[in-house]
Amino acid sequence: MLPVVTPINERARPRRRNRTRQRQRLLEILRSTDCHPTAASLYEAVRVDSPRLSLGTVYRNLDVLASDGEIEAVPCTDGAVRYDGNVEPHHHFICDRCDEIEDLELSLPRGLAARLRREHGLTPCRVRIDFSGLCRECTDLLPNPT
Amino acid sequence: MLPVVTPINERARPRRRNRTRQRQRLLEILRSTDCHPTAASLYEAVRVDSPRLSLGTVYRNLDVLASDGEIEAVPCTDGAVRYDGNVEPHHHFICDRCDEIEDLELSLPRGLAARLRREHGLTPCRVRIDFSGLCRECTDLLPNPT
DNA sequence: TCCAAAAATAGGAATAATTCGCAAAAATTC
DNA sequence: GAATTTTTGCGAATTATTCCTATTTTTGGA
Ligand SMILES: [Mn+2]
Ligand SMILES: [Mn+2]
Ligand SMILES: [Zn+2]
Ligand SMILES: [Zn+2]
Repeated sequence: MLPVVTPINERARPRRRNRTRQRQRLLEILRSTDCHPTAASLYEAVRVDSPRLSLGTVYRNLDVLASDGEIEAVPCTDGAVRYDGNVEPHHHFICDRCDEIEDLELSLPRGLAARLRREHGLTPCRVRIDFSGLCRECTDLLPNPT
Repeated sequence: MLPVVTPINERARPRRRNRTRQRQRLLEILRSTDCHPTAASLYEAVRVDSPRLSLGTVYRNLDVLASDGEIEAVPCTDGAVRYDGNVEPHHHFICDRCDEIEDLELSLPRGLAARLRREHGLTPCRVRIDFSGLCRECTDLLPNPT
């Protein structure tokens, strides 16, 4: 049974949020790259300096950061979840071959949200456009571009 | 190590493809609804008539149907994978509260694919636009539309 | 600076979704 | 209908993620 009203992305929060080295490091890494790492690769990255880090903490903190709007979870076509330190509205190109995710600065389809509300009774709060196909590198690998 | 060229969605196929009751039933169900069921719910649905069906067979056949282009896998924001019997190009509205998926017949952003190729060197073969927010039903449940 | 309360952690167990391996069954071709 | 190939059911294995809990860390106030 679904709750009558579930404010989006809002789980029961603790009164305050402590500053922990683990959480800060994750955010730092995510902000310093334009890659879209997985939980596992973030785990590896942080463990170089802090080998005591546990994987559960990574998942917990990624959830926390995401519900605080500090990062964004990007569910990929192959079922994997990747994380994005760039919370500015933008879209993605996901390569079908190497699964790399590339940020796209593209203007949103104009007026689509308004049309959705007017014509469909839908209240969109986010639009995610994923283009998939072959990235530049993978395109170049193809022997015979038919 | 990635293979140099991986034709998209093409795995090693058997020489021929047999017609099996299990596979046909799955396709039948997916074509007869505009819902986007999960593997588990398809399993339940088929098992009403064929209790011997195994879950592995469901997953195997969904993969087969998807690589044959008969159905489409829809990875959702919550990490779940849903399946779509409608392979005509269309987009989705995914409700943040009830996770229902609604088909959207919306014209594609014009010229975006061409721009991607020209300006970014990307070769898109598919564009997926997921709108998320609240569906009509869930919008109506909100007590105070602020 | 020390304390008490709350929040977060490590580590491990538990879950859930999906995949794999294989002998038996079903489908197809001849 | 026999031979060949595909597919199935079943259970085990894998993977990603979540849950549990005792311990540690953080924090705001005395
Ligand atoms: Mn991004
Ligand atoms: Mn659909
Ligand atoms: Zn690529
Ligand atoms: Zn809804």
